Amino acid sequence: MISETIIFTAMAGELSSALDGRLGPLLGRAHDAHRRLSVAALEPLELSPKGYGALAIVAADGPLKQQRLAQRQGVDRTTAVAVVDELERLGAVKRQRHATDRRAYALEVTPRGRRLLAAAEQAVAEAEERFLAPLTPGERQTLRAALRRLQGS
Amino acid sequence: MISETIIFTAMAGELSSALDGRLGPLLGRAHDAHRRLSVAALEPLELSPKGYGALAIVAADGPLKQQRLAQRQGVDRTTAVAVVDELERLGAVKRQRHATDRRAYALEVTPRGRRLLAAAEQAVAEAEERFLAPLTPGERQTLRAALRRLQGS
DNA sequence: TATTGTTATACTCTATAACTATA
DNA sequence: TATAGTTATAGAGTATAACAATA
Repeated sequence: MISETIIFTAMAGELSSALDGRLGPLLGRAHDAHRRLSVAALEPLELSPKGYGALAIVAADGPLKQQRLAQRQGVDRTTAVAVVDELERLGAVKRQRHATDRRAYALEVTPRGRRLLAAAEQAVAEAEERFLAPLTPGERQTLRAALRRLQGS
Repeated sequence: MISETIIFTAMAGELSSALDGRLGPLLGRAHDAHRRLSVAALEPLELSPKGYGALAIVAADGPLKQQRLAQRQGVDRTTAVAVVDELERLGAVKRQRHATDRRAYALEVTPRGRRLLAAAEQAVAEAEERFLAPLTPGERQTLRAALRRLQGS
């Protein structure tokens, strides 16, 4: 169990203040901290962060080819193999055959996958709540908005 | 040379909208994009992002032991070896012997290191300007403030 | 015995290359 | 010839374990 106060580093007090204002370390530490909390939150569900993302995509966009999933997640198609393996092992998605192309799959979320996704959403939301605790609702919104605008959406 | 419009992914249009609102991917992509720009900006100076950070720490906090540097950068002491190697090769820091502990170094920035640091600051600032282009000055400030508050400073 | 710097090693993550079966 | 999925392999990045020198 990780203490609430040690989200960002093992001992934040040791870190140099020389990097405090720099955007790179700020983004990196924030991402790492969020990732650690997400990994811990998803672990009881035997779901990796990448598996969680892939499940959300299949649930939203499926049925779709495995290669399409990889593109939409921004990873290589070889990386998608292990991710879909993970989801299939959990019974969250099915590798059904594509209707007209026998080389491809038609990935589909299962009812169990939908339940798992809902549980994962909740677990991550709770972890995110702790992550965002230092910010007011307004600040959280502006943070999200800024990050979204940085990627042009 | 990387096109200005392809900062975030090779083809952002391919990415699923299912992950758009999620904080994990937002932070991850922002960090990756910033990192890519920083790497490109520092490359002409033969400086890695990690070397850049270490140089800034030595310049601000030095002289200090190699292990202290590692702690203040948040990396293992074995990782610091290669980073200091890089800075020493560039003539940016000197591995002087510690006055009272002959096991340890007293890392110090050189005049050349200070000039390199200044050049690196400027190069990264220019890259950051492109990174932050979609945001107004006010939004940039609130983004920085939010990220800083997330790490408790 | 503990600590500093170092090296060798292993582990994680991800991509590239090569294979197969289809198209 | 090209593409979908797979496997084997390699590379980057970083940590753990073990070592010599020193405390």
